[in-house]
Amino acid sequence: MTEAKEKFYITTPIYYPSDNLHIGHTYCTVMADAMARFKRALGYDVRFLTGTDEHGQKIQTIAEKAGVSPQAYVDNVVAGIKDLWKTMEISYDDFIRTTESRHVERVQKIFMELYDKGDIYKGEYEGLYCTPCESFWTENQLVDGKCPDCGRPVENAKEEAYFFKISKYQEDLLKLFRENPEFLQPESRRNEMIAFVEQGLEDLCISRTSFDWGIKVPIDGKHVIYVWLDALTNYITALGYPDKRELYDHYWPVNVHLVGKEIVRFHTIIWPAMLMSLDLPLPKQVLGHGWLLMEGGKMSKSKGNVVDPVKLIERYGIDALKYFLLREYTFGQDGLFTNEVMLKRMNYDLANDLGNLVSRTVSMIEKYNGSFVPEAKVSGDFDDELRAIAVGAAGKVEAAMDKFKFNAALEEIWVVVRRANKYIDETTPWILAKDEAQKDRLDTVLHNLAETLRIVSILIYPFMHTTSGKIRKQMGLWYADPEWADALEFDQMNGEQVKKGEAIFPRLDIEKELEELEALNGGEKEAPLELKEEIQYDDFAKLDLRVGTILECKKHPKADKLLVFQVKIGPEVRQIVSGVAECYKPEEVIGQKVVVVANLAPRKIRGLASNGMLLFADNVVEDKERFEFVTTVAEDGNAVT
RNA sequence: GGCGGUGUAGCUUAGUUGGCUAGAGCGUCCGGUUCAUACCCGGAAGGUCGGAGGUUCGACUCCUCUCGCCGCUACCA
Repeated sequence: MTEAKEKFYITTPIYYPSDNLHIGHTYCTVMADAMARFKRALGYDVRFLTGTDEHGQKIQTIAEKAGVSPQAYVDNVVAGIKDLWKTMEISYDDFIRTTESRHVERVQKIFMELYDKGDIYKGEYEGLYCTPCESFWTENQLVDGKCPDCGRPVENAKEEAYFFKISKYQEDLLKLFRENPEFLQPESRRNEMIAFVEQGLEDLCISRTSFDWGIKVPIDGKHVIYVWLDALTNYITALGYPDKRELYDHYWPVNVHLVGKEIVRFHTIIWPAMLMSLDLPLPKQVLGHGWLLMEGGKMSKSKGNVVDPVKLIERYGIDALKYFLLREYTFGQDGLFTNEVMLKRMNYDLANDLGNLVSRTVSMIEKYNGSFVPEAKVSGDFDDELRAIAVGAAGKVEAAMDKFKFNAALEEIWVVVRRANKYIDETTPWILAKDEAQKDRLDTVLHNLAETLRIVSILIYPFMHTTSGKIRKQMGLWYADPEWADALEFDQMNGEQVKKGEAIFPRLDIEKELEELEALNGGEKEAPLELKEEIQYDDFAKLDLRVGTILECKKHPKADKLLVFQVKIGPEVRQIVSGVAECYKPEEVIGQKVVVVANLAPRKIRGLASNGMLLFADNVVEDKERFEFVTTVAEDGNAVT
C-alpha cells in the first residue's frame, strides 16, 4: 500500500494529577486506546494523545501541605500515571504535561494571538471562589452557601483579570451545534449545550492573580493563565502549534476528543470558541462518555469504594480488565460497577467461552492429528454457517466501532466464539475420531476450528493484543502478525503445529474473589478530614444559634427545591426558606425541633423573605443525598453553644 | 418551573426510516455431551414493549396527554 493513509487523531482529557487515577480514568483511556489500536489495525495513520493538566491552586495547596514544590509533587504523581499506562500498555503517541516548556511557551504565544486579535481584554472579576474546584461562583449558584460542585465553603475574592470574549462567538457556536449534529454525541448533550448558549454567554475569565502555580500571562507578570486556555490548548500545543507545525498541519483538526460528560461543556463551547478566534479548524467530534457508578454512590475515599485499577490488573490481568470495561458498558451511558458484574464477565466470556474454546480446539488437534492443523477435506453440515459467521464478523466489528459501540463490537466477536463452541457439539469430533473412515471429515472440522480461532485472534487484537498473541502462539501462528484483512479470509492454515499452553483465562472462583476483593478494599485507610481554615473562638461567638420548632411548612410556590418554614424561636416565629424540598415533604416536618442560625442577615430567596438558616447534616440514604435535621429536645429559643 | 433524555422479560439490555411470531446475555427449570478451564450445547418458562388516548390496513417504533427516573438550567443564608 503506497497510497497515503487516512489520518486519525484521538485524544483523552488531560487528567489532573492531584491524586492517583482510579478506574474511571482508566475506563476513558482504555476506550481511546482500543480505538487507536483499532484504527491502526485498519491501516489509518493514527495519533493518540493523552497527558496531564498540572497547574492550578489546588495542586499548589496540596504540594504546600505535603511540604514539596508543586513541580516535585506533580512529577511524582505523573510518574505514577505513566506507570499505570505502561502497565496497561496504553499505546499513546504523545503524553503532554502542561508544565513542559513546549506547552508553556506555546500557550503564551496563543494568548498573544488572541490578545492581538482583540479577543482578550483586561477587566475585573469579583465573586465567590472555591479553592479546591478552582471555580468562581455567583451567589445564586451556591448550594447552602457552599460550592455547588464539591460542597465545600467558598470565599470572597475580587481580582483584576483577563477575559476572553466568548460572547462574540455565541451565534457561531449555535450554528455549529445546529448544522453539525455529528459534532457532539450523544444527542442529549447537544440540546443541553444549545440551551446553555442560548441563555447568553458571559465573557470568560482566563487569568488569576490569587495563586502563581501556572503559566504567566506574557504581558503581565502578576497573572497566571487560568485553566481553560492552559488546559484545552494541549490538543494543539502537543502538535507543535503555533511554531512547529508539521504535526499540527498533518493531524489537526482532531477526529475525536473523548471526554467525560462533566467536561463536555468546556470542549464544545469554550474550546471551539477559542479555535474560532484563532481561525483554526474545529474538532470533528466530541464524544461524551458516561460514568462508572459505584455501589453506594459516587466513588470516594471516605466511602472506601475507590477502585484501584492496579490491584485489578495484578489479580486478573490487563486484557481481562480491558475486556470487561469495553464489553460491559454502553458508551455515553452511566454504568454500575460492581465486583460481581466484573467477575462474571471475566468468567463467562473469557474463561468459559473463549479460553475453553482455545483449550478444547488445541487439545483435539493434538490428540487427533498429532498436533498439526489439517487441511479441509470433506465439507459437511454446519461448515458453511461457521465460515460465514467467522468471515463476516470483521465488517460488523467495523460498523460498531464507527459508532464507538465497543460493547457491540466485542459482542460480534463473541457470536463467532459461541458459534464455534456450538460447532464442536454439532460435529462431535470425538465420535469422528473413533472411526477411521471419518478421518477426512474430522480433519475438516479441526481445520475449520483452527481457522475460526485464527480469525478471532485477529479480531480481538485491537482490544486484547496480549491474549491475541497467546492464542496465536498456541495455534502455531507465531510466524505471522495479525493483519486485519486476513480476518476476511478462510482456509489460510495448513500444517501449523499447535501446542497447548497455560489456560488463557483461568476460571475464577467468584465467591472467593468477592471476599478477597472486599478484604482488599476494607484494608484501605480513610482519607483524613479536609477542614476549612482554622478560626478563633471570636469567630464562632459571632454566630447566634438557637433552638426552634417548625410550626408550618409549605412548598415554595416558585421553586422546586425550596421549602418555606415557619419556625418558632422562643417568643417569635420566623419565616425561613431552605433548599430541602427533595428530602422532605412539608407535612412530615411539622413539630420538628431544629437548630437555627438566628442572627443571619435576612434575605429574599426567589421572592420570599428568609430570616435565618436551618442547620442540616449531610447524609446519604439509599444512594440519595439527604439532609438530616440537626436537632435537640431543648426548649425553643435556647442558645446552642 | 424551563429545556432535553429515558422507561422493553427477575437483572443488564438490542430493536436503524412503522410490517416481529419483540431479540440477546445473565438468572431459573428441564435435557444432551465429555474434546475442553465442573466447561460446552439444546429446549422451556418468563414481556398487555411505563399508563391512557389518537393517526394507520398495521405502532415498541409517529402524534397528544399522563406517571416514574435521569441530565442541563433557575431558586438552596
